Order: sequence, then structure tokens, then C-alpha cells
Amino acid sequence: MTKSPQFQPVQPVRAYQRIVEQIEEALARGDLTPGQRLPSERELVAQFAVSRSTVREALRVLESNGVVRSRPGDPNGPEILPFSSSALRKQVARLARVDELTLSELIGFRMIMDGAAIQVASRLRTPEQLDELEATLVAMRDAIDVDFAAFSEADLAFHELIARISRNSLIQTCNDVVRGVVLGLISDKIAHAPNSRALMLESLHHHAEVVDAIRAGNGHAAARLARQNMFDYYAGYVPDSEQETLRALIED
Amino acid sequence: MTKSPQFQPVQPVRAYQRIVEQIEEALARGDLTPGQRLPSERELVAQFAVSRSTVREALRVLESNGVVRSRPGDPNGPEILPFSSSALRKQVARLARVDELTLSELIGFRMIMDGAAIQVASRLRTPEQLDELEATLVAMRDAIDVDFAAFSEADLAFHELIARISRNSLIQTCNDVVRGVVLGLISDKIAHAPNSRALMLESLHHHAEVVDAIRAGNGHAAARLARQNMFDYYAGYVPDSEQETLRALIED
DNA sequence: GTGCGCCAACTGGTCTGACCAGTGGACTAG
DNA sequence: CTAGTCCACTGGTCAGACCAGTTGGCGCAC
Repeated sequence: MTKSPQFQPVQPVRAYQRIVEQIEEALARGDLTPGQRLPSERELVAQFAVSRSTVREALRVLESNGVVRSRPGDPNGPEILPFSSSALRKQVARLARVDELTLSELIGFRMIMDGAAIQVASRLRTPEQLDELEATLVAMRDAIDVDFAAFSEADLAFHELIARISRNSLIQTCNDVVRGVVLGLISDKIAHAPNSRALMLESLHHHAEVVDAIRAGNGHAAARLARQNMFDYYAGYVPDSEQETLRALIED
Repeated sequence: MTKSPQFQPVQPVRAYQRIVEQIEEALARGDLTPGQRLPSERELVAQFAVSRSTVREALRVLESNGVVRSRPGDPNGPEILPFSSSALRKQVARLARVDELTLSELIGFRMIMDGAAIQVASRLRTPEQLDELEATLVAMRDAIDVDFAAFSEADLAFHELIARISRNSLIQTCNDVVRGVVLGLISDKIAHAPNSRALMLESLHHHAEVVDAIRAGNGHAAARLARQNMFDYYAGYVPDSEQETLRALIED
């Protein structure tokens, strides 16, 4: 039998979508770079030869994707924004909310991610970066005496440094996103933790052990300790029935 | 000194944003579920007491986020969509396009991700799942005789099974997203690969070795093989200067 | 000449009302 | 009971209007 030509299903492309495409293409080509300004809406109306409603719908889409920002009255027009992970985080948060994603999955993912990042980092780290790691430990220690938010921030700095050492910004972005979603889910509970100081001290101790293992070049042990730390830190917020699955992730 | 009240910087909330928020909240509460329909635009105009332009801007935002879909003429109104990773992929693709993300970072990320997933899967897998893995190998072998797209699909099925065995849908989503972005970047080059059949056979061989290691319960070896496979498969598309960084990821 | 305050020409946000092509359910003819 | 027709209603787009807010330059006072 002869093969009839393969036709693709075609759905109508709306005018505002073509505007979005054109602007995104200009961005991809480098004709538009963050910090630059778009022409005003009325000017875009003339350039694209469509109505203002259509231009505005396109701008709203771009704005919700974190590509541009419009401010009323600004004579320079909409601003092209640099990339931010917030739009990414929004999507993952939505994924979590639809409940196709449980807290234990998020934490399990971080255990796997962070463990892998630390294992890589323990191979790639330079002596200077080891010093930096030590410095973040000191910062965490100091932050404990301030408040939980400060400690959380210092902890974030630690993990960001790990991601940077592993030379992969996607790991960093990923960690950032998932961490943000997790904290969004349980921040209210963490704030009410009675023995938060003890928890922070224990977490600090774990981090110090991780750094020791990294210094010794024992990536395997470092990763295991990191997963253990993550588990101890968050397990209390996970339903008992799901704790076992997480516990299984600790061992290699 | 007394603490003056902490005022937050306030930016004006546009009407369309409040509509988006209300609909997303309804979705989060479960008042709205995928498959349901929103009232028609003109009905929403009445309910929210705003103009149609405003309602439409809100709908465009929701639509670009993959939350709803409007079809002209549909008397049932806009449809609430189930979650899809395509919006997520769009964001990551944007991240890659802005060039804060190189191909080697994407591939390195997949090496780390996939290795970790396989390591976990080799611990959690049941005998039945091992059989499933064997079956996907057979499917890959068959697909080689069809074409590259078929092989690629079979390969995808393999990795999705791995992610499922590791009991973490985020791994699956993550793999899916990054894989899609990578293929989007190099699909044109892959299509022109002269010796694609040899490449596919080699890839199949690697996969079989991975399954062997999983069967033996040697997660460590399985992960290493998986990273090696990924490297061999994609390294050709990465600039020489960055290949070394990737090669360093192969070893544990 | 210099500094300051005012003003007008813009901006984006929202609204009203209109037209069109297309959809799909109801209704009717067989 | 089926098949075909039709029309009410849908979303897509447009045109034009008003408003509050920003900003940069102009003119005034010193």
C-alpha cells in the first residue's frame, strides 16, 4: 500500500499568540535583551497592525511568563526582564497543588538531588571552595542565634554553594525551586516548632559532617550524610505511611 | 528603641490578576477540577463585574499557564485542563534559550538525575518491574528496525519506567522536561547522524548492561553505566572544551 | 545662572459596544 | 428513530473612549 501524505492536525493560531512568538523569537535571536524596553502598547498596535486588546493579551501572557513587566505611566514602555526562576517555581507549585505531587515526593526528590550534587561536588571541589564551605558553616552557626529565617537563609547559601561547586546551574535552579515549594507547604508548621533551636543545632552538626566527608574526598559518605540530614529535618512533616519510602532513600 | 510597624511595599494588583487568583484558588480548593468547564466569558463578565477585556486577559494568562483552554464557539465554555508538564518544559526551554544554560549543563544534569534514579530503582525494584525492564529492552531492539523516532520513544519508555520504579513522579517529570529541551536543541543534528543505526545498537547494549546491573542489585554499577551511556550518546553534540566536565561525572 | 515646582503629554488599566466565523444542541422533516 | 437543518451563543478581534498615574521638560522664582 502507498503511504498517503501525513497531515498534521492544525489548530488555529490566534493573533496574540503570533505576537508572543515574534517577541520571544526576537529574544531568542538576541535582538531583545533584558533591560531593554518594548514600544508602548499603542506603538505595538501600529507595528503589529492589530487592536490594542490583542496586543494587551499578548503582553499579559508574556508578563505572566516573567518575560516582561508593564508599569502604568512608564513612558519607556514595558521592560524586558532577566530570567527568574519564579515562573518555574510557580509551575512546580501548581504541580504540587493539583496533588499529583506529595510532600514526601518533593522531599525524596531533594534527598536524591542534593545527595547527587554533593557527591559530584566532593570530586570537583577546589581547596578554595572547601574554605568557602567552612565559611558557610560558621555563618549557619551564627544564624542560629538570630532566628529561624536567618538559619534557613544560611542553609540555602550552603546548598547553593554545593550546586555551584558541582558546576551545574540547573541543579541550583532545581534545588531552589523544589526547596521553595517545600517551604511554601510547611513554613507555617516549621514556624511553630517548639524545639527549633535543637533542630537547627542538629542540622548544623549534620552539615559539618558532610563537609568533613567532602574534605576527606569521600563523596559516597558525604551524600549519605546529606540524605540523612534532609530526612531528619523534614521527616516529621511527612505522614508516617510515607516515611518508610523516604527512609529507604537514605542508604545508597 | 521601639520597633515601628513593618510596612510592606505595595504594588497595585490589576483586576485580571485577582480573577486569575480566584480561579486558581478554586482549583486549589478542589471547587474546580480538570474536565469541568468555566462559565462563558460573558457570564464571567457578570460574575466578576468587570469588562470582557479584563476577563479575557485573565483567561489568556490561565491559558498560557496550561490551566484552561478556550475554543471558539464551544457553548460549554473554557475547559479546565489536567496538569501537563508542557508549561514546565516551556519555562526550562526559555531558561536554556537565554543561554544561562548550556547543552552540557542539561546533559550533565540528566547524567546526574538519571544515575541517581537508577541507583534508587535498583534497590526498590520488584521482580515484576525487572520483567518490565526486560520488555522495554525488547521494544527498543524492535524499534531500531523502524526508525530513529521509534527508538527514541522506546528509550523514553525505558527512562519513564525507571522513574516510576523509583517511586517519584518528580524525577519522571524532571527527566521528561530536560529530555524534551535537549532534544529540541539537537534534534536537527541527530536526524542527520550518518551512523544512527550503530549508535542505536550501542545505546541498546548499554541499556542491557544497566538492566543486568539492576538485576544483580548493583545500583552503583548500574548508575555508572547509565551515566556512561548518556555521555556516549550526547557527547558528540557538546563543545570539546566542555566534554571534560561531563566526563568527570561518569565516575562516581 | 541655578534650583525648584508645576504641567502637559504621554503611559498602561479598564470599560463599552460592536461584528464575525464557527460550534453544537435543539428542532424538524423524513 | 434517524438525519439534516438551523439558530442561539461562543470566543476572537476590533474601534474608540475615559481615567489615574508617571515623567521629563518648561518656566518661574530666587
